[in-house]
Amino acid sequence: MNRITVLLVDDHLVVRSGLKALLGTQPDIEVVAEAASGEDGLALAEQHSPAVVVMDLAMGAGMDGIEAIKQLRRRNAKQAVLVFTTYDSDADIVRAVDAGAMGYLLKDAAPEEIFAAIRGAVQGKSVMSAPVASRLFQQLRNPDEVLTPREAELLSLLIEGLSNRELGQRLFISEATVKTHLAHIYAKLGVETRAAAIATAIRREGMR
Amino acid sequence: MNRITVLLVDDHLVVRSGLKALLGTQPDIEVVAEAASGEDGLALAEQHSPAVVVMDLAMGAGMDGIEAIKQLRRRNAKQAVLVFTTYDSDADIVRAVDAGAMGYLLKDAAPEEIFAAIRGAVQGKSVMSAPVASRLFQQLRNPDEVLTPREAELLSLLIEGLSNRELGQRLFISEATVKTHLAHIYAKLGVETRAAAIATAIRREGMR
DNA sequence: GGAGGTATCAGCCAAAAGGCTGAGAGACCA
DNA sequence: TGGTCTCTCAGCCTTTTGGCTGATACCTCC
Repeated sequence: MNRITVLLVDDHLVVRSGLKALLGTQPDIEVVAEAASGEDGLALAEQHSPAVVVMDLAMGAGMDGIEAIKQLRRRNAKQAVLVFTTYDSDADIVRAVDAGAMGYLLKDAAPEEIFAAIRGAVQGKSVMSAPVASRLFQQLRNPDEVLTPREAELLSLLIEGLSNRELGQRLFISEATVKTHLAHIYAKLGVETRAAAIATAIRREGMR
Repeated sequence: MNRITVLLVDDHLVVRSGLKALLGTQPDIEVVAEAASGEDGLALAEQHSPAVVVMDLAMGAGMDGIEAIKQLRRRNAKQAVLVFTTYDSDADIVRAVDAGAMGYLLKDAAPEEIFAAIRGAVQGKSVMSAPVASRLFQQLRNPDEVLTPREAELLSLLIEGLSNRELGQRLFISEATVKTHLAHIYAKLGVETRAAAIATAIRREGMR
């Protein structure tokens, strides 16, 4: 029986170490490489061609997880990417799925859940933690309130405290477009100002 | 030679698992128990009397790490507490030290740093990650950046997303006064806009 | 009793943000 | 092929915010 090869991408050594220890207990799963950054992750994915990439979203410096997933998808369609992160923010979920993630696990997930997600991923099954699933269901019930990927991306920069001009420069779009997106975001979040949007995003969306 | 007994308290299984794997490589350190919540941590600390408690601050539900540290100190337990967390927020650092923590490590710390912190802790030495130390030094060097009580009060309302007018109404002061306070807050936080102030307050000051 | 810190307020001006309407391009789908 | 969604952009106008300068009042501390 072929073992499932896995690449771990997480900037926290303890998390990589913990995942490795957990996955090491499973005879059919093998961690073939580890990376501490998105850049390293891409290089190692190319080098080892693992069946599954387990990826954190928040990486201290450099390329973040979402960008790394996009790059992976752009280069090679074979690897299934599992997001493995601390927060179940709506925006992150939307962006990760949009980027091409196969599953979305939270770091407090039970070991069996993690194993199942990895085994499912190689078979093309989407697996996600219960809180993540429930968020998605709620979004299905209220489709009007779902942020588009671009809006989510903008929101994630908004909560960094950037101005409209800075947002435009960062996303290579005009300030007018930024304002359009912001207006839509405000409507969906049910707020009127950017300050309230930031506050809401950080609390309700769990962003930070 | 006596081994240093350690209790792990972290709500993430992978982190506990990773720490255990890392610490297991050291002959003089032994993990004697693990807890996934502050409450369990207190109970296990009493039961096992470990030399060192490695504690996460953000625990999903129930008692958080700071409260658990306070409880431990209140029971005048002998254990040295090492904080082991993801964020180096000023407010968390101050609160943890105030609660009686012996050290403050970030989750991206190198293994040697973690080992050294545990060994130091049993000898009464304070050890902290470099970014944490630099934050503390910065606070000591720049007492000017400490918010006055009124400013802190205003900031706590600011991060709710209120406008200047609303802030004035809530605090029974004129909008002009609100603007004065805000200008001072921005200067102390090192930002230029309210959006950045909110973002900074929530991250660096740990407010929410 | 003066110095320094804190909290209060005013007015003026420039910049930023927000509300509104309209519109074109590309993707996707029935 | 036509409708819908998303992303993009523009112009116009009002409101809000931020920068600056200066002022009064209270408190504490030396």
